Amino acid sequence: MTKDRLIKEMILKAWERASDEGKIRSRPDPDKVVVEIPKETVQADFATTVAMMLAPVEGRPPREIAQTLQDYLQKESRAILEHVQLAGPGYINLTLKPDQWRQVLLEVEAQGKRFGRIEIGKGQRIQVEFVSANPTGPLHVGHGRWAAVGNALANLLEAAGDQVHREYYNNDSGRQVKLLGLSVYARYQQLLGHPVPDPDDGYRGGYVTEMAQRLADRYGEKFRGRTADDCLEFFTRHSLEEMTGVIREDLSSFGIAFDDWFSEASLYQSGAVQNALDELRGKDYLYEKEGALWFRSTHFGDDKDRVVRKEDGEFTYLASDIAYHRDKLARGFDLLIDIWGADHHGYTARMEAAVQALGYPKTRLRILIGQLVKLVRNGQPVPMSKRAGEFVTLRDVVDEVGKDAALFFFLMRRLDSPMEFDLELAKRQSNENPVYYVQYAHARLCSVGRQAEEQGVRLKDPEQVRLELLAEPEELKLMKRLDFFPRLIEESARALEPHRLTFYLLELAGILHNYYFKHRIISANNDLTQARLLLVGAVRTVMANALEILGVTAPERM
RNA sequence: GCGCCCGUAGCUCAGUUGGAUAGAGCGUCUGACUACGAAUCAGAAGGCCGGGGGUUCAAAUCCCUCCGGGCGCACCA
Repeated sequence: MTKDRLIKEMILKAWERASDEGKIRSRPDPDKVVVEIPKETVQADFATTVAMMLAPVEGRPPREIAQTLQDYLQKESRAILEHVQLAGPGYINLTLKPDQWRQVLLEVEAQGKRFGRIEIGKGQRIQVEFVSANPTGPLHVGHGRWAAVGNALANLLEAAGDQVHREYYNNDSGRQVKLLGLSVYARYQQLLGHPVPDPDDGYRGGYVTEMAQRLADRYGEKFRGRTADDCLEFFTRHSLEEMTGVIREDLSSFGIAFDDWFSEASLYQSGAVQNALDELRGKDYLYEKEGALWFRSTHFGDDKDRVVRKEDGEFTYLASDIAYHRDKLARGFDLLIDIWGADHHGYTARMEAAVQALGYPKTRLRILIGQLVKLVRNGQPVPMSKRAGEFVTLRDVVDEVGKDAALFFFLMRRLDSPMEFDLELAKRQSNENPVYYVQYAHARLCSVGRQAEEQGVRLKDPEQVRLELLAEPEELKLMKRLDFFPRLIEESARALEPHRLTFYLLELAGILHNYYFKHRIISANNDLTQARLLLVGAVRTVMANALEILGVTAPERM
């Protein structure tokens, strides 16, 4: 149990006693007992605002209530609490005895890789869908953000005890894909000296030429001069397969893996699209107008109704997306999380409408909108357009600054904060990027471990270690942060905000470096050495655990 | 014009879901290696939390309004 929970229970108990004895009228209410960690300028481990919350109900000044609670707390919990103080408008500040904090070292030691994981058994089944880029070109930098965040979020939810399924929705159907095939087809003909104009709005990136060249190398003039009608399907299928492979590889070298790659085309083949529309029609959420088929999304709060089948008989993207989400919902997940770029946020209302139209509560789907990545080079904006072929790929960035640095960079910002990615800065900073600050701390501790081994220090059974020797302020600070880790997991998971872990890591690394600089870990005093090795070993474990959630490696040397 | 997001130190960003005197990194200035890794540490300077109203014991945080920026507003995806 983390210490803040312990504190909360103590407060509730004190409240109950006070209430039993008529000193406080209202009965204990866990929701009113907020335990927070005060700012560093406040000399206390925890603070609670319960007295201020109670003041209006009790009709008494908050300090008076705080005084009452303080009396009971001091009476009941003398063994655990160093002191209880009143402050400001009605805070109750609590400080634990140091040996309370030292317990966390034994917990980390015992739980190892599992420390921080919450096993309170909420165990929801959650599906996270992210990246899901069109297979019409390599991933660009912006996709890197969704990849990093989606992956870290999935890991985080797993650490919080949920069962997570990661999925990539491959839009391998529809107009854009055909356009890709047409672009490659045209380029192929051009390469073989047969002038075919590029399609309007076609894809023009260098990768289009490369794909065409490879086809020319492999199939020679087999398709030269043939009409698009005749062989477009071949070009489309081929470039689709190749691009999908490239994307998989880009993600894989970025350290991102999915449990499933879901094909949009398969929804048409299996009849799932038709079935989904039939269901909506049966519920009277579809109607025909002006030759098109419309989804009555306004019924669920959307601005206007949306077309699912166009006048020309083709289905829109929404049709297959409804079928896709219907499939996901039918798989029985407790929660679906979609991570989308801000350029798609206008789409959320109709998707939420679809979920409801299919008979599920709106809350079953949670769409996280990520603000776009603005790419700059030396402060100058870099245009990113897939069709113009003028963009920096995720692969370029990963090759340039490294996977860990790129991941960490993407995870240093809140998802809804617009983000500027300066390529020159990322390159130049590659050696002073914050990620190295954290990794260095980890590597340093590994080095200490090696050093201890070389010097023949034999580690005792943790239960035998004299923890009371850990009394330096920096040591207590470290232990307090370690104790916080499970709570961090819980709060970050609940808020769906993995970026909090990066800030935690930076803070923990900072305290560690400071400690390391001030105090020797291995010394002539064997008892002290044992205690300190246990401490830094725990720090190392927690760092590794947090880094693993982020998908960043925890190197033993660098 | 309408909708969503953002506006916090020179720059890039946090801010424990409404709490105490608002924080960090980079950059700038000053210092610390004959010891476990200096990819490190210590100190200094730097703020009308975009402006204005409101809600209450308490607002960077919630509501309204204006200003500025991003993204949407397709029978594209």
